[in-house]
Amino acid sequence: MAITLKDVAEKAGVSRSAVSRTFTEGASVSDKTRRKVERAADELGYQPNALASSLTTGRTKLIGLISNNFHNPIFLEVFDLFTRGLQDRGLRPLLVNLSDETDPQNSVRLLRQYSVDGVIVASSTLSPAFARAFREARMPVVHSFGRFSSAPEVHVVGIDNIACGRMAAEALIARGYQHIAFLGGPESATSTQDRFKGFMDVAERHPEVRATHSFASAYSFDAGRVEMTKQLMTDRADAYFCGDDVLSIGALSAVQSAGLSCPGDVGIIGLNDMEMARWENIALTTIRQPIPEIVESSIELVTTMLDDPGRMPETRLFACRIVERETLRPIP
Amino acid sequence: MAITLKDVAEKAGVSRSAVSRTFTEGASVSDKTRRKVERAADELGYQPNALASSLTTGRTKLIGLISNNFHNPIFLEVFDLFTRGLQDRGLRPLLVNLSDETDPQNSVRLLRQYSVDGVIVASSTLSPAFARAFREARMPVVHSFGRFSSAPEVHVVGIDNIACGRMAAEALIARGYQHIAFLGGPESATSTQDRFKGFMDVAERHPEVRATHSFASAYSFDAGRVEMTKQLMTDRADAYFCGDDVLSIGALSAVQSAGLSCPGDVGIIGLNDMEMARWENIALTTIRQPIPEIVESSIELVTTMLDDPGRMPETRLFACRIVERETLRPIP
DNA sequence: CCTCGCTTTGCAACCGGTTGCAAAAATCAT
DNA sequence: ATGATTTTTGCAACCGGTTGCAAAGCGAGG
Repeated sequence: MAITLKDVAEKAGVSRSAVSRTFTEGASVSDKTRRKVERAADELGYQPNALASSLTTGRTKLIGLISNNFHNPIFLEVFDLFTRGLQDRGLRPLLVNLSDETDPQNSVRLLRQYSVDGVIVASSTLSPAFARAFREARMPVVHSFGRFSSAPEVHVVGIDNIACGRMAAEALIARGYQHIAFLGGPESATSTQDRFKGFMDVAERHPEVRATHSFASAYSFDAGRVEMTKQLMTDRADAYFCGDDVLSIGALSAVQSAGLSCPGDVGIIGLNDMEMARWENIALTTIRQPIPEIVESSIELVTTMLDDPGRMPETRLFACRIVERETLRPIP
Repeated sequence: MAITLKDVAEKAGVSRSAVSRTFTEGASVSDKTRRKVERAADELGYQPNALASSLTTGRTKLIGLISNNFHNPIFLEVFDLFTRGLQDRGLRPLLVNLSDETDPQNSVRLLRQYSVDGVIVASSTLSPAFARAFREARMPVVHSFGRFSSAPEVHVVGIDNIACGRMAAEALIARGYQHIAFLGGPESATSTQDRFKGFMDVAERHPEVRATHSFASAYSFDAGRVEMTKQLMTDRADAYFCGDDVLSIGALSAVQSAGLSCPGDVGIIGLNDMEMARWENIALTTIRQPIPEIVESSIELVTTMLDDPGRMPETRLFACRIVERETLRPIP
């Protein structure tokens, strides 16, 4: 059915190798045969079969892009950046949705069957066991938005969540809040654990402020709203550092529903700076995570690993900064 | 490096064909050799190479999932459903981001190189030329969220946008609004054109109400906010049917910023019913598009086409319904 | 024990490409 | 024009599987 090398070779009156070579970068073909081949290929509408060539070259240019974050709007941005970035380098993302998968081995099997050249694990909530499993299967792997470690087992690109926790606490204290609180995501998420740690580190150094904490059941609007409602009815703090932006918006909604105002009665600072955070009817003060840089660096890292699979695991962290909007009162 | 058929065959003491057959559904192998092979395969950690087998079988189980909607939160839901649905059927989505691509032929080339078994075009804004190009290249293709046509050139699964436009106009009129308006997405989008048509059809049958219209520059928050701000300063209507939910939220934000209330001063109805629409601080009245059904049906359609490529193009439309929230006043 | 019919097995060709190698052709220096 | 060099070309083997075909193996029936 489809046009193959052979068809083109016959039409152009050359050998199959000649055709192959005109389509391979840096192979030795004379201009004359190249032209003959190109004409024949054009006329027949020939497209080389990337999968067949992968058999001998050992390269598929397929990159497994695996994630379980299909409910956090920030990840649409992440997917957009990843797919474009990969495409720009001639790589194709094979998307794997791990939302209800618990066994890393299944994903390893799947991606091995398709001989992906590399794997990007894009998730802040997925267990490190996944990235590790790929590494053990000898596939180049980068864990984007993963947990920082000084002795990393796999390549990790992301932010320093402990530092973010510190930054948030400092921001609240600098604004003169007396009772500050951490309203985290699920306690099992490493990102929550780290942000919590950083937050409390700073709080402890400031005995004059009171610091409390609680955890929402998920990084979601509903969980944020539920947890903040609970807070408002019991021991309301002056300002909250919420697990992430969606959680923050849920919390904000609870504050408004309770007839309170933000930042008048309650201050809120989020983390991520997703597009929605700057929408005027939300205007969330938040810690900006430099998503484009993280994605770009992840792609760059995975591509260099294609050539140097043995490369020592490294951690690349990007600085975050506070984006001032309207859910925190100004610094006095 | 990797374990191949041959390795397993040698270890099990059988021919390569025997190994191949134990891994092929419905092939003839005795229990005895099957057991031998399975044991050897297990010990070596063998995984059949799906790409190599695709060479002879002509099936890759790869489905091109192509879209340009990487900024509308509803599409995160769409990607979630598509990837899970495909995975559940043993198919792998090869994601293609068409955000800055204008030539369908490039995508056709790309997906041909990877011999995808089928293509799903998931976009409400992409020109029909894309889906058509795939069909002309003899690939099974389904255009999800595409435009309805009574004589379709390709398979289309989606909603009847004209009917939605009618439904919106009727809803506004039933609620007693005297001056109703259509605030569409970009005029070039087929979805906008159709919704506009339906809206105006109904308006014309009601000479007692005044109907005006305008178009935002994109299906985005900012475009909605800009266009609504313009409206408020010139010829403000009593209620608006906005192009989609993000546009509606932008419009809502403009109304609030202008010190007006919704639905008190201005009514708004959106379209899509994305997750955010039900968030309590948004509470958007909107027309619900049955995304899960559309996705499911699209996948079902593309899989049946794998077996019957010549199947006549058909259009599958799903009914929409109004979800009553708080941006439209109640029916008197 | 032999024959018949069915199942299982291995051989070898093939899928659509790539590539090392040696022969052929082109280029260069003399 | 000649020989030495360099470039281009085709052959054939290979990548990791699948599959048609014929031979081998098997159990049943006579």
